[in-house]
Amino acid sequence: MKSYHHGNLKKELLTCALKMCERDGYTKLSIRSLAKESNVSQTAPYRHFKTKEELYAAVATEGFNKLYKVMSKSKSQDHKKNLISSGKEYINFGLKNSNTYDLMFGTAIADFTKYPTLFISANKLYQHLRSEVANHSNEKDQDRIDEKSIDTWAKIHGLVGLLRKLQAVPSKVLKIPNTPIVAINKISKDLDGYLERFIEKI
Amino acid sequence: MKSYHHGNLKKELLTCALKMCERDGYTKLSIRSLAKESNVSQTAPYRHFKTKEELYAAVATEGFNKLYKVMSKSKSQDHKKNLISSGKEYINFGLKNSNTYDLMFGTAIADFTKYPTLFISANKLYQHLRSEVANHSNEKDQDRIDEKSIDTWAKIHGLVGLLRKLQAVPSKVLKIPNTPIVAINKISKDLDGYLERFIEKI
DNA sequence: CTTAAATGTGTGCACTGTCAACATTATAAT
DNA sequence: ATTATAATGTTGACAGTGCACACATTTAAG
Repeated sequence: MKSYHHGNLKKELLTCALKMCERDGYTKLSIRSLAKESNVSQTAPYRHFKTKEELYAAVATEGFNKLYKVMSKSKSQDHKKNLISSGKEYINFGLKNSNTYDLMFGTAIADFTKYPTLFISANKLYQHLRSEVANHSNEKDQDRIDEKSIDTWAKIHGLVGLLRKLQAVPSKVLKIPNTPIVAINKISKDLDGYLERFIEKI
Repeated sequence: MKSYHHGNLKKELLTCALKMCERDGYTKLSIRSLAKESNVSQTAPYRHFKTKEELYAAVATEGFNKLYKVMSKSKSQDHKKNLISSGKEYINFGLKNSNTYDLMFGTAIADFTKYPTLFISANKLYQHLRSEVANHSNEKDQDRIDEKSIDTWAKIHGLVGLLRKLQAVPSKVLKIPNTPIVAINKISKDLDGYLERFIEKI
């Protein structure tokens, strides 16, 4: 027997939204379908998320937290190992949670500073990346560390985007010569080697 | 007096779509609003674009062609100059035509090999980038050239994404220390210097 | 114990993508 | 030239969307 008031609807909506986002993509994640899947009336979610963008922001925040978690797993003394592990986890996350990843780094949320918790989660992730980059490189200059960190982030983010394109493409396309797809495929097949070279150039 | 048959509706729809995409963002670009703005009935566009994704693909194709054009402007003997010029043009395009850029590199078009003209345009752009990278570096190994090209692309693409985040943010956020935003802002203020260092590391 | 705030439902509006039925015109075959 | 056919246009409908509003029920504060 369900009571009029749910009790913990917000949390349930959020976990449901995360699930739906990954299952169908964030463009298919609608407030109404979310309500339906959570067995509440179609406008109930509005009591917890004022707009759809706010829902997006909540899902993205959860994504940043998850990503932070897997990226801070490796706590070796070997800084290089840590950085490589983080890189792998980042790529893995981007490929496995690609729809959430879109929300986190795409343009669905125009200005993420409007959502303080999201902003904080994203910053925390950056701080982590930055400290790993600082530890690995022997750089002391703070501006240079920032630049290297952004560099690293930009590059791996771009790589994830390209790897996802590769995933989306039918395999026969790989036979067409001189396309970026085959180039990305080569990298994909030797991702470890690529990451080694990547790290060295930081 | 307008006749029943428009005569050149497809082209007009496309240019109109490009305009609307840049003005309002691709998420706001609807087939119906496009029809209205082009003064035809709401389903007329369906005679030329079977689905919305096909419309997206057409806009994206136009984007790749435009980007190719500006990136192949510089034809100096100095290969480094060419590459830097291309980089600047790329960034500029990404920032000025950001909504079209989303369509070109985002996930709105899941598998772009479904649209041959789009695929070809994207490949042409890659070929251009690749030849510039090959000319600049003294690399002969084809696989290495591919890797460097993808590297370069990934990095500059990632950078564009971050610079756009910077654009979207209210300026007071720049005063919060230790955020990626301030790091990106530093790069943004010395983009020329950054690009110099960028190129050297290719 | 009353009253306000929080959280739920139902209804309605303007918009969307897409489809089917129909109208008009251009083009190709006879 | 006439006619069949394909191309291209319009109208109307359906289900789904974000969101605003009025209303119901429950919880919490005074």
